[in-house]
Amino acid sequence: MIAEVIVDIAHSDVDKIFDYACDDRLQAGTRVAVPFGRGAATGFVMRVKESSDVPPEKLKKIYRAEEEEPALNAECLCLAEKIKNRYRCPMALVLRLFLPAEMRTGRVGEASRSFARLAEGPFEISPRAKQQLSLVDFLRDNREADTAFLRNRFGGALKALIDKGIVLVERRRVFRDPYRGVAGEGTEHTLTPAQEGAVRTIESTDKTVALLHGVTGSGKTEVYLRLIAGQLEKGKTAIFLVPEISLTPQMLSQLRARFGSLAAILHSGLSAGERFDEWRRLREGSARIAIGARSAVFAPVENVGVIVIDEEHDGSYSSENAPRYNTFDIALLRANYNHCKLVLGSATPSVEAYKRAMDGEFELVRLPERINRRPLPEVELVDMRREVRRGNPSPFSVVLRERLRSCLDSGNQAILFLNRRGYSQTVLCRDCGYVAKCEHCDVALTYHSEENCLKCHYCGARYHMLEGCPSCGSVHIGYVGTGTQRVVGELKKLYPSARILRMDNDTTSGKEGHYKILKQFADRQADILVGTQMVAKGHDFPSVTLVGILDADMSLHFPDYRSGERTFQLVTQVAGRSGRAQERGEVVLQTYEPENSILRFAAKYDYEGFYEHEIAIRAGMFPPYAKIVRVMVVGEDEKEALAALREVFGKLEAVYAKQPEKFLFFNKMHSPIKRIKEKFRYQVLMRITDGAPLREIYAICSAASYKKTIVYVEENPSNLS
DNA sequence: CGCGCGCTCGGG
DNA sequence: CCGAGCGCGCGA
Repeated sequence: MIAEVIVDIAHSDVDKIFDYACDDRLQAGTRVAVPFGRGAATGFVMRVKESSDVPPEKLKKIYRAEEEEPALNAECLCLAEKIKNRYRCPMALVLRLFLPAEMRTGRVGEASRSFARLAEGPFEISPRAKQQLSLVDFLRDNREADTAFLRNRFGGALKALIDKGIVLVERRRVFRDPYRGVAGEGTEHTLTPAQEGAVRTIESTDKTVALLHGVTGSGKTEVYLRLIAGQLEKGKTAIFLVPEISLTPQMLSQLRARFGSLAAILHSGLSAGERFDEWRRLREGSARIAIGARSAVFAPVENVGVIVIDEEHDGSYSSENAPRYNTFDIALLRANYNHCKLVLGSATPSVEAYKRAMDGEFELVRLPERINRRPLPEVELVDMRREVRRGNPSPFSVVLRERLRSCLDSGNQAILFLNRRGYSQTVLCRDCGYVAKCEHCDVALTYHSEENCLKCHYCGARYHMLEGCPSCGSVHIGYVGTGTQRVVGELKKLYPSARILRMDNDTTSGKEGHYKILKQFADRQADILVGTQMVAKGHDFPSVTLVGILDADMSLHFPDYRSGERTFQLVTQVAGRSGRAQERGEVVLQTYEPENSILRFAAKYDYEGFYEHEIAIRAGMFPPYAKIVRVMVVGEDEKEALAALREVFGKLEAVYAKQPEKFLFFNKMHSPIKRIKEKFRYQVLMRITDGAPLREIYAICSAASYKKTIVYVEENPSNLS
């Protein structure tokens, strides 16, 4: 027999089928070791066939299969073809998506442990050997136990009993379980009539995709869990995707408590061994729910009954390295393959998803009310221009200060949101206007008061704080734009007895960094939490009754077609942190532009109003009406990068020239940030309509190969820096 | 004339 | 990706 093999080398030069001789037991999807060039390589069997066009003297034999059962099933192979066809990247890169990284590197294998059990009696033990007697009793009660545990508990008695043949030991393969011993707290809730209705609608619609639009606190999660449980009962499997940041220990242990070992968790916080074993449990079918961030959309489950994408609008669903897939696209492929439902959930759906629902392509399901009909917190828009006119230069308006005072006095907690870390956005010379910039990037530096230094937020470089202006020698150095550190400083002055926690990239180092701060705040070890957008995500703090959004304009004026959408989402999400328990929450929204429509819609929780406003702005120009395609050309060597840009642009121009009517915009330019981490950045920016030759654009960029310059394509990029 | 490096090509 | 093969440039 002949195996068609893709070697696991991510390069377009070897991105083709190589035929090898194999025995007839080899199945498609198996990883194999093969002779390649003058050495060996691992590869994937894509297909097994009878004969080959390759001359027999060239044909070599596969060394061996890496596993008994194919690592990739039929669905994976089918999906891989489609993904490759869409993104035009090397097949090896696509196939890697379906495997845990540790499987490829081979650094992790199966784990095994020794288990002890009693031999068939009868046997005699001296009544004086107390430890041995109690060990035997223990094994009578438990049938078997881990030898490490027994040794720990009964000491030398174990060895003595093994030597006498009373206890038998057997070594067995085990799964490393990241959530072993999780306490059950995931009680099943009875659904409200609204939730029941949502479940029924989603289950009965003939549309593949359902968009569940539910306000914060409306109980979307319970709807997902019910849908998943329904499919499990039918013997099917499920995929539950959440944004990376939502994979908190509480959330995971809740799911684990609810579904037990049927749930497998795939995420970066696990050890290599744990991740590998969770993957294997899914592959073997002993686990049937895959839970994880975007990469879990590739989970090795078969016979999928439902796929859920929670917080559908979240930016983390787009991959940042090749292939730059969009999780929704992959999930839709899988839903079609498995003839199952794909459920998107959000309190603030992306404009794109909502339009598809409005157009009737997706089933729209609403949960317009919070559970128990608890009202959403009232949002007060505060005009910061008036504060300035009144002579208040602080980051807090008078209203916010009053609210904070009464919130603290009544023993409640507050969250202040500001999307900028550090002390001040930048430092500048008040006399000549000099701004400190990074040596490696084309960006201004941010002042950090704790370390008294300047940091680059793009490459992480640190610089000494300016003593004076390097340009004119003036000593009048000014701080422009408030960051979280400054907010904490000001708060300490205003409320000396309040306990304040800060949560931003600087305080959340390490894997559990986020979680630790959130837990401290939840345990009421602090009164005020100051943070960047990471405070926005769905944490439930019952004692929080006040949320302050210090500078809503910041994200509003981000130069990007999605700034309005993102601002609406951010404000809604942060506001949703307030008043989750008995007391009604309040939100103070500070802005220099209180008449701004986006903020007004956000303040009223008027998603539909926001949507109508936004879709009108985008009509004919931006997504979802047109697609923005950005080809990035990034390289350290400015000359080479420019040459690459010219070459790629030339090829793209030829594509453009064939059908100019499909392109609304087409031009090459500097990236808004010309240089990051020593690398020069150029781009070809396009706005294209349906039917534009996107595949060709991908093909041109994948074929581009330079020494030190990379070329890649972004579709509707979330950040245009 | 010899070899070193850079480019191109093949790998089944 | 990685190694093999080959061409041309330079030095004694």
